[in-house]
Amino acid sequence: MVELSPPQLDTVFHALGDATRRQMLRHLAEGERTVGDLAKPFAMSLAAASKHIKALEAAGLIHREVRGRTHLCRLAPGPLASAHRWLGFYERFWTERLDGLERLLREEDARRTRTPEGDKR
Amino acid sequence: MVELSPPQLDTVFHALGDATRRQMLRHLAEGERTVGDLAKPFAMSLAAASKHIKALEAAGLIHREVRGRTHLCRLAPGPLASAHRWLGFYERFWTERLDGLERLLREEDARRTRTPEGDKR
DNA sequence: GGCATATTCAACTGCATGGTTGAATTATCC
DNA sequence: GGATAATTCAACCATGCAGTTGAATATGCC
Repeated sequence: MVELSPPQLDTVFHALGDATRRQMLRHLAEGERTVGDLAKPFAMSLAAASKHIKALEAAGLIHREVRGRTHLCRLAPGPLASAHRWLGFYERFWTERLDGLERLLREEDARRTRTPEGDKR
Repeated sequence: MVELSPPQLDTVFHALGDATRRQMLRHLAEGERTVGDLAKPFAMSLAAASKHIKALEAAGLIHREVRGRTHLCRLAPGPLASAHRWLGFYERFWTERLDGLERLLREEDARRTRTPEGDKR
């Protein structure tokens, strides 16, 4: 919901830049999971998985509720929404592809002339 | 457009996990830029900026065209679109927030019963 | 209390990353 | 050809990260 600051975006995108952590998010999308549950699918120590979970938590991507001796994790969609909206800024570049800007650039390419809309240098 | 493999998503999200590189993408959204143009706003050596640009290039986020002794960079929106769609999978979690699943989870929280839809463990 | 379970902490290792500087490369200009 | 400009390369350094193992901390169970 809220606009994330650059350092927050750093940690969110960094957390997403690891297949293990993305897989954990997928599992959490099916429902809440304990640390042990999240670690099970991976061929790594529990301590290593715990670190991944802490990375997700630090990024605000999951919340943890300590229930007795188990820690229950669930998805926290806010930062995902922010990252999604951050990428949405560039949506015009792939929706206008091949009819708008992109074609202009390619034509410019062919002509080998100087930069057309890159005037704001 | 195309679905990115996990290693590709790794490099894309990793590239996005740095404020300098995200800023470079913002500049490229305004039009094509040379390596020197992209480096100018930052208080770092050209060599360092060059490495950032190579990271963006490796992730497929930009394309480079060597024109004489200058290298012209432009945005390549494909991987951004893929990352956007990857995040889109979780959209239901922030759109259904506070009326659907999220409320169920919170109610479950209050009742302190065992996991409701987390049956696929 | 005593034992097993769930999770983290601490210390260590190997490797990647982001930065530096100085030299090398390639192209343009005169 | 020689000087200048744009960019990369190579070597190096500090830091951070992902993984390990072994000990520590709680909690639950009998």
